[in-house]
Amino acid sequence: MPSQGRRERAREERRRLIVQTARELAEAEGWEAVTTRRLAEKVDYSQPVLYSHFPNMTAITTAVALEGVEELTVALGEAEGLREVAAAYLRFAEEHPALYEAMFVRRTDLSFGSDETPAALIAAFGEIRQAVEPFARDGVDVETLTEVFWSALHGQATLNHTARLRPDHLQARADILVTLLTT
Amino acid sequence: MPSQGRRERAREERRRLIVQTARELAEAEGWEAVTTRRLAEKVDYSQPVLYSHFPNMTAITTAVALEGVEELTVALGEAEGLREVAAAYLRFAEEHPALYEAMFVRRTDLSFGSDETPAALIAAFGEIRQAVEPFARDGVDVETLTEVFWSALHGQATLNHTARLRPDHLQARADILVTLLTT
DNA sequence: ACTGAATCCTAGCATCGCTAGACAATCTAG
DNA sequence: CTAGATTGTCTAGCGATGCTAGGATTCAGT
Repeated sequence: MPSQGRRERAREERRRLIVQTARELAEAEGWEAVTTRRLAEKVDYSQPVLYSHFPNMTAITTAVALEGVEELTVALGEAEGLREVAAAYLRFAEEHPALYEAMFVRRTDLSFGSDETPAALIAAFGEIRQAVEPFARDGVDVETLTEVFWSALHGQATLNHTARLRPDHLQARADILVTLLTT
Repeated sequence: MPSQGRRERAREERRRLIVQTARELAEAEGWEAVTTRRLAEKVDYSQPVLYSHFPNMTAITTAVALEGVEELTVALGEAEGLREVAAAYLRFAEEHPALYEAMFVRRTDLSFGSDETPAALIAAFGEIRQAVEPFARDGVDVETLTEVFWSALHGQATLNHTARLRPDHLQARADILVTLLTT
């Protein structure tokens, strides 16, 4: 069945088109602009086509989020040491605000604590953990310390983005956080 | 004009009724359940009445958020020392998730960095700052350090709530954060 | 060429935030 | 005490939203 393969390939490609378009639309105009109608119009199909690929709208944002997690993992992997990891994390959140929002702020179908947690998500956490490990003191669990560090980064990322912290001092905040852990 | 006062009082009371009902509805069923229709039905008025008190729906959530900030300030004020402040903050977020979401996650009309920043918001930040101050090292700006600490708390609060961190270890994470600052 | 399956669209449902316009209640002035 | 103006409130409706049913169209295998 040669056409079987072609069909599946076409489906796969169209799925990617949908996800990518959703992402672009979100980064250009925010997630509230990503509606089924606008998205369908942009990919030049009707709305029901979206539903032949995804069960609902949030599944689309979940797909976008997953893409983001993979890219974040790469970005963190290229960073050396805790300071660079922190910088890379915050830079990623700042450069891709809509993506970051899908990953860690909006409600998605991404499972975090369970067996179905995507490998990409575990990998990203592993990158942070690796950077944190050398600074684990005495009897402190590395896993927990990593959660603390990640939470602190996440807090800065979200509060920065929603204009709840002073825009300057952005770098200073990152520095202080790293210093707290490393000294 | 005696009736003038009575009318205003009635208006004021109804406004409070709207805000309180919105808050209850949000805490009971989440903010997505707080629609103009459901809210109007609950307060036993028609939708346009809401708009005679608030310009739009987000203004209602802003009013709820402001209430929350005031209550948070009280809760933090009763806490002594950094450890208790952290505990009080995280407890507040956990016990009033919808309220917390309105305050620091959802988009509202609350202004954070400007001259129109509500006094309650400044007061809440001041409570945290007061607890952080004794632990400001060397040349570190207290204001910035407070932002770092608040961000870290906020990160834990939100990631806890959205089930992105291990539910046990909740206390351990708070402890580690405080220890990082105080040693 | 024919049949069955896969694909896609039009049209529509219930619900959303928000508003215009009509009606009723209340207050002010003579 | 009544006439007119003001205020309060509702019904009805607009343009959107996410999502789905049903029929038309295209394609695959025989």
